[in-house]
Amino acid sequence: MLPNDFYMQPTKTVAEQLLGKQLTRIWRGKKLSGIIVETEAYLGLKDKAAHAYGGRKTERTKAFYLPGGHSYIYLIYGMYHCFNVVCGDETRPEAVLIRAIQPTMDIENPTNGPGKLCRELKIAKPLNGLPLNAPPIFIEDIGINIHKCDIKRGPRIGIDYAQEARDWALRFWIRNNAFVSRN
DNA sequence: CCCATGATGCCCT
DNA sequence: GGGCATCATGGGT
Repeated sequence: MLPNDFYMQPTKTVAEQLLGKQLTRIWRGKKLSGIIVETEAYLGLKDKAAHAYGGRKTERTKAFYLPGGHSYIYLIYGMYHCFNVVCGDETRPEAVLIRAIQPTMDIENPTNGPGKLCRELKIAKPLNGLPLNAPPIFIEDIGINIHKCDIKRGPRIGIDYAQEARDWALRFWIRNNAFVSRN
């Protein structure tokens, strides 16, 4: 498992360092696993694309304010879920969206998008706010090292409404990886 | 290739 | 009531 300190680094760093880590969901006795290949950082207070922008705290965004290393999961477009890793402490409501994984175990369908990977890993509201260091969902370092030169970055997807934050290069992905949502 | 649209439910002002 | 951190599909160029 990743130590708690890992999630207390600057959120951009966490987003980069999560590339190559393994996400595992235990479901009906099976291990559903994949390597994280694409992420996006969301920087609460100053980031107009983030649900916690300006410190907004509602029933939905509560988990955003948990200590780093917990999940933040929400429903989008009435039919998909998005899975985030909370970073920092309650004074720094930030998170990393997991946008794509490369399947390693017991996954049959594509996971090259935030909605699709949640569908495949059976990630939904009941897992919201859980720590990510124990079943039923956890992230671990399995010894894959991604070279700095193999990490690409660019603007985030689907946040054109976010004014100046629209152009911030907070999306990270592994270069030439076939399982990212887009290059 | 690009752009437009519908599905569908909840959140938030 | 408007809009959304998405996806699949269908049509035009």
